[in-house]
Parts: sequence; C-alpha cells; structure tokens
Amino acid sequence: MAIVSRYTVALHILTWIALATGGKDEFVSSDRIANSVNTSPVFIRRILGKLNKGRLVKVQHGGTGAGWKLARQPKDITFLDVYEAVVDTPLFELHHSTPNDNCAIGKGIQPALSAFYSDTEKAMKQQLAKTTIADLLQESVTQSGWELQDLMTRLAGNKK
Amino acid sequence: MAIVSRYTVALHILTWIALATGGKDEFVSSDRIANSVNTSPVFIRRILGKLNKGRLVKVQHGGTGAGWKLARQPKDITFLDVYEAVVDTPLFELHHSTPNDNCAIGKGIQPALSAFYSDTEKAMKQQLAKTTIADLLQESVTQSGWELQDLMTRLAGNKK
DNA sequence: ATCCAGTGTAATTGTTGCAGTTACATTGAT
DNA sequence: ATCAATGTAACTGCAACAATTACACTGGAT
Repeated sequence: MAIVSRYTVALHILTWIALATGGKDEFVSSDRIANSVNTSPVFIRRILGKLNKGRLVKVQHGGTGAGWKLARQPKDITFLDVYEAVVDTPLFELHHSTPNDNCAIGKGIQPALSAFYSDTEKAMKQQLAKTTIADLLQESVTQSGWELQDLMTRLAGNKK
Repeated sequence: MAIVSRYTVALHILTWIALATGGKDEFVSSDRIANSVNTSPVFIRRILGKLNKGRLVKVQHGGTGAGWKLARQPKDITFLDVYEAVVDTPLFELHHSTPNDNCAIGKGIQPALSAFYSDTEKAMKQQLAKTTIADLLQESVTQSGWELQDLMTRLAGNKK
C-alpha cells in the first residue's frame, strides 16, 4: 500500500456518477454514492470536496435535488486529473532524520535523489494521463458481467 | 509521503558502501553506515537483510572484519533492483471496505482498476530501471560540493 | 579455547496518517 | 418555513513505520 485508497475511492465516485446520471442533467447525493462504495457518506463528501476544488465536479447545496454531478464529460477527466486533485504528498519519501552533513553522501544525496524521484513521478503521471473515467466506466461494466438491459432496469429502481 | 522512506535509506546505504569501499575488497559495519544516514544500526541492518535476500549485498558474520559489501558493481545495481528488494506492497491501494456487489461499478471496478494500476506501476518501474547506484554516487558527490581531495582525506580518517 | 566485534531478530514504544463515526451548523430549492 | 442535502470539526480505532532495547549467535584473530 503506497498511494492512499482515497485515490481509488475518488475514481470510483466519478465513475459511479458517470453511470448514474448518464447523459441527464441531475445531481446525486453522497449517500447514494456511499452505498456503492460501501463506506460512510462523510468520507465520500471529504473526497468530493477535493474533487470540487479541482473543478472535476459541481455541487448543489440545499433543497430537494441537492448533490453532485460531473463538471465535464467522463472522457475529459483523466486519472492524472484525479491524482492531482486528491493526492497531496510526493510519491517518494526522503529520510525521516536528516543525514550526516559531514559525509559527502549524507550532504549531497537529498538534492540528488530529489531530481531522480522527480523524473520517476513524471513518468508515472504521464501514464496516468492516458486513461480517463470513460475508459474505467467501460471496463468496469464489462468486468461486472452485467447486461446493459439489467443495468438500466436496476438504475431506474435505485433512483428512489 | 507514499513510498516508504526505507527505500530512500536503502539507496543511501548502497551508495555509501560504494563510496566507502571504493574498489577495495572489504566489509563495512552497520554502525558506520548508520552514522552517515543518522539513524539506528538496527534499522540499517533490517534493510541490509532485505538487500541481502535480493542478492545486492553480501554479509560477513563474526570476527573483526565483519560487515557488508556490495555484491555487484554500483553501475550494475539499478533503482529498480533496490525497489524490488525493499518495497513489498503494490503501488496503489484498492478500497479498504469491499464495494457493493449489487452495483455494476461496485462489482467490476476492482478488476478493472487492477489492470490500469498494473500498467502504471510498470511505467514507473521502467523509469527506475534507467538509473543506477553509480549515477546516484556521482550526482551526490557533485551536489555535496566537496573536492575529491578532501573526500579522500576524510574517508581515510573515518576508517577508524 | 577464548575473546569480542560484529550480525540477526524479537519485543516494545512513540508517532503519524487514514478511515470511520457522531454531531451539528449551514444551505437553498420547493 | 420546511427539510433534504452539504460542510466540517472532534473524536476513535487501527495499522504501519521508525526507533530503541535487549540478547542470542557467528566466526576471525589471538
């Protein structure tokens, strides 16, 4: 475990909204999303807050139709967009205790590593940029083994 | 913070051994390494244990000259080798609580994500394979701003 | 055979960050 | 005014990491 599960949940949230709202212009509640992810609505809302700051979703406060929707098309939201919105620590940790300054390695290794680590993080992000929420939606439905027909029926039922 | 600091320390250890032993065929103790990293010898030995299992270092028990040395040339140890030896968790976490199976997304997202995550981890590892301990040694010494002359003098002094 | 400088490892502790829960103030369509 | 929703703070539980202590084990040097 390295990159926080919150990132996985963020992808789940966006994909679920994409499926649930289809093309329609409506908002869905954190409660319904939490039901699919199987966790607490508060955790979901904390993540949605970050996604909102990243301009990936829009929020509607108050009233009966309150909730969330995507700010763009699923095909226009990449895994990298989600990463930037939700993960806020560098990929690699440096030392916890600062190395011995009287040693050439101890003195020079942190700036040296920072450069190498930065290259690696960049390579990872380039890969993340290649996949979108639309891809994940497609692949998830395929993997679920559901028929599109059943899916639509069940969605209608869930809408409360 | 995502990838454990133990990985950074592992790179530090190998680079320090490379510098300290130069071309010479000798073993260095975890105590001396711990002094450069500025942490406890036990922590260092736990990491060296993993590096030993990964065939990156060799250990000499007992006697006066006991300690560690590299199992190969610094230029033949890549960042990826070290990663495989020291990091034992996947790069991305999945959900903590298992998603709702009655939802197409909940049911299909984990296998779908596993595939995408695997691609990303692979991209990161390809980048890691491009850098070696020799590169890090070179760059660390450069960054330290030390003259090679002083370095040699000081090394001789440290040797006890 | 003994010494002793080193490794190997288990047990314990302090700290940190994440996730989960409860509680309550706030928002704003209807 | 209602009330279905969000926003957020406070607290708890838990797991992983790093740091420390303690002690058994190893094996070259003498």
